[in-house]
Amino acid sequence: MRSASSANAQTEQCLDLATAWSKHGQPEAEYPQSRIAQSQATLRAAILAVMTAPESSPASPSARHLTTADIRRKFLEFFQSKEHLILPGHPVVAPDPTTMFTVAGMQQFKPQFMGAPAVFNEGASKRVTTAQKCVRMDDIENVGRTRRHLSLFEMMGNFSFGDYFKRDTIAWAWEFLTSPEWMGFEPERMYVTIYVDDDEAFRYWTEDHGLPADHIHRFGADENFWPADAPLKGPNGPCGPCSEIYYDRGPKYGDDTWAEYADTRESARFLEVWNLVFPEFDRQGLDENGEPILAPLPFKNIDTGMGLERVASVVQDVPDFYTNDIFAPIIGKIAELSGRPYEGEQSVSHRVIAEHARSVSMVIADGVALSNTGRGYVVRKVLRRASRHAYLLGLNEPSIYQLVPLVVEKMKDGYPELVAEQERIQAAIKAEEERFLRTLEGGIQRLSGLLEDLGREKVLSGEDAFTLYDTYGFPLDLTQEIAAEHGVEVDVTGYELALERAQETARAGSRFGKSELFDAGAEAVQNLPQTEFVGYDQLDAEGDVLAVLEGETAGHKTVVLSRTPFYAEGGGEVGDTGRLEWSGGEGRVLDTRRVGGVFLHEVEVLSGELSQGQSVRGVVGPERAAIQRHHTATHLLHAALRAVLGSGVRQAGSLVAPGRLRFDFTHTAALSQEELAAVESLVSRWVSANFPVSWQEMPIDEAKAAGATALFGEKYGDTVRVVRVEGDVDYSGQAVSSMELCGGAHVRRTGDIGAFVLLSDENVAAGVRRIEALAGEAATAWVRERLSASAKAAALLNTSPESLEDRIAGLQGQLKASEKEVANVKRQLAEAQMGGGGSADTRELGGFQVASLKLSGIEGGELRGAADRLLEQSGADIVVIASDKGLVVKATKDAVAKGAHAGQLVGKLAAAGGGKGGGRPDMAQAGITDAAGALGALETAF
RNA sequence: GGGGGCUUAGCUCAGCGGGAGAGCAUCCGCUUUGCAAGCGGAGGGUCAAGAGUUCGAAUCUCUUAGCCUCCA
Repeated sequence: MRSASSANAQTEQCLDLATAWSKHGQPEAEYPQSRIAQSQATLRAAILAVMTAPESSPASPSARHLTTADIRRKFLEFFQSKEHLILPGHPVVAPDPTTMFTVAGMQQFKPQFMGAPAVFNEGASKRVTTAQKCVRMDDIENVGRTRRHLSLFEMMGNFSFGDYFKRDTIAWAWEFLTSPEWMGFEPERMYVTIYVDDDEAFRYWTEDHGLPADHIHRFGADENFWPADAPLKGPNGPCGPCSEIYYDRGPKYGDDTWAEYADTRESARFLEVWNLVFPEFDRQGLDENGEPILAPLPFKNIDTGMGLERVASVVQDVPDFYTNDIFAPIIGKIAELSGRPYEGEQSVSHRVIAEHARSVSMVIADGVALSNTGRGYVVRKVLRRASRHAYLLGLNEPSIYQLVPLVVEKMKDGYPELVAEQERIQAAIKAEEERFLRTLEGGIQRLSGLLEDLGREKVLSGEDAFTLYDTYGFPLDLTQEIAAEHGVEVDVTGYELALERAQETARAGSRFGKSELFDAGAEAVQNLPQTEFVGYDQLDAEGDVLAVLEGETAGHKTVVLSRTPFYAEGGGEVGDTGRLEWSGGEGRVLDTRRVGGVFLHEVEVLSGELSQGQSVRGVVGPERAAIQRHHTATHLLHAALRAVLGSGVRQAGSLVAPGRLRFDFTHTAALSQEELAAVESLVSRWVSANFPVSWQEMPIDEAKAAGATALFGEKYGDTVRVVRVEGDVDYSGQAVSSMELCGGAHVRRTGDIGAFVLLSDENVAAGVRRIEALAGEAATAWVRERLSASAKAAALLNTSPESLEDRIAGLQGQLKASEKEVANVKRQLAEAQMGGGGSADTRELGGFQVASLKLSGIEGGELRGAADRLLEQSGADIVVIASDKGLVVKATKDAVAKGAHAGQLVGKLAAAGGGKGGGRPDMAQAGITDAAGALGALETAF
């Protein structure tokens, strides 16, 4: 618990660096116009400087011509020269479930900060350095509107796991920033903040580096402590002071002074570029006087974060991130595509599009698929915000995807994986842009309908505006803009009320749905030892009963054994079933689940008693063999999909059961028949080649280094099991190479799978497809069933299965022709009975000429047709046609005008004819059973 | 996980208890030596699937599926 919460606080601390300018609740000022003109000029100068790159520019530090990529590289090189191990940053998909995305440089090192050995794929080292892409998408409304909110930013970090401490990290930060060999910042422009009583840091800054005392400011625990306010408020655990480094960008960025900054903590001139955190205490609560107890930590860590974009803006002397070497060209491209220059109010849109295009590309590259839920939804929202701004710039065709090559070009130095993913990123963004533009179009149509209905009212209700947003995805600001064009205002207060209400119901709704049923059992099981699982090799094993609990359904028991051959549900594979035997009794195992490392067997006791301490024999049932076939088949399917569709395929979930397998994976388009056939035959070939399947346990780092496929968002322990299928098919050259982290049960050789058949490919979410398939007996049984079904169908139609298609098409044609003919015949029958209208009985009733006619064997539609013809032929005002199935009354327009009402008439007649009915004044019908009775009531009905 | 909406002709959609429609597209005539031509006509539908309510359901209710959308 302690580790998670303090880690979380750490995370927030790092985020604060990125948003320091707004952390005190003061929203940042909107973009000042004068600064934009200035920034354009500076932008050109910066780009020019980058391109011509003189060895040393007189007006600036020697580092001024560095690109962002240069700075990133130099940072890593610098710390490598200080004996740090360069590690790759973690994907933006968070390494732990406490956050949705990776939000801090240290996040992947939480285990090391908690004492785990500092051993990585790249080697063992207590000093590491990384470039970490961090994603923060929960507060995107400010991105583009302010100087330096970004939804994706890069944290350069150097970390010590119980190695060097405060003095070294201060010295290195100073050297990297001020040495002309590295960043070359002028020392007289450097300022730092320290924790109020951190005299040690003060000494290092002043004595080691000659920083004047008036360039150092002391802040309290709210500002210069990690986690913020930890001494008084907790949490307990590792904590410590921190020191932030600022750079004075000079009076052209504002007239404020450092003293003013210390007071208001708001400044455009003084830019925080680096935060050094010194966790040196173990908080152990408060003493009797309410003072915090801060014991020294046995080993001290260092955790730092240098904001790459911030340092780059200092180095390049640009007023904000958007004029740096990464964003400037992207913004230029947006101006080019839209034909709208980067100036004035609309420049917000350029910034939003550029920033979001970069962050969304990076996130998609790390395997996040745009979707309607969770992480995928957050990314989609960000992309839609960009799309909306593109629309505001007059881009009403997909265009953001065209920025991707630029993003890749600018970022690939630090993140080479982008290159291989470029096409996939573009496809995903383009598809989403198309969808959004369709949504906008529909919304515009709907909105203009609403505006028309408004008439002379000048306010569109908040309800309507909210429905547009909530149901049709049409954003409020566009609603306002279009309404304004019609001189209509939008009731924003009403909109916000409706939004709040909707959020409330969504929250309330999602609170349920957790299975609380099982929690009681989980507690009882918590203190039991881990179950020894032997089921990979043995299907029959002895164990002792450690606990017997009430089962999930009445009469069943939940049994915990010391040792078991039963596999517990996990990794998509269902739990094992089978038998338990003991002296004096036996039971059926219906399901096996696990809580942590404790296996729970759901048992139906057939005879005898089960009690704690008893020795029992577990025998796994025959379903296991079928499960193993399906599980290995799933791995082959995964490999085949990647072979046929490309490496864009990533597993997104799976189910392995004795009777079938289901595999979800990321892919944007439906699979063609050819692709399905290719995948199926590839798997079949690998099956018949009878490759060996092997598995072994190894440290997770080793497995990842070997290239084993791990699942996104899945948590693995230190030791993992790797299942491998490798081999080459002699006659086709189609090699299989499958290596997955997997705890499931598998067959020994691929040949054991037997048969393999793909059943279906369907869409489960945007960008995710699902394949169902069968292996072994389930597959052959399915094929047999299909064959016999088509044989039976063919027999019914007196044809062969091969010509079923033609035969059915032929019959359909015949059926349609027959239906038409029947309709014709019925019409003729009605006409014959009408005898050209002559057989109708016409009389005057209630001032109308009323023609009535009794037909037999005619119903519904034909009665109406007959009534039409009778109305024409007889020249009557009202016609009544009845059969023993129905009744139709029609009246001419004139008759209706004079007060005739077919609907009322039919009600009375139907009642007399044993039925009910109704209709319009000019036409009405009823279902009746007695035609004579209905017609007999004609006189009295008027 | 929860809320809202949609599904009708090849396409875009209207209709929302009482005869399945429009525009575009297709085909056939006529007119016209021309740019999205004009006029007349025809073909094309399991109104997503299933159950229910009703004398009667595209229309109301429920279930299911697919899609869109907002939220967690």
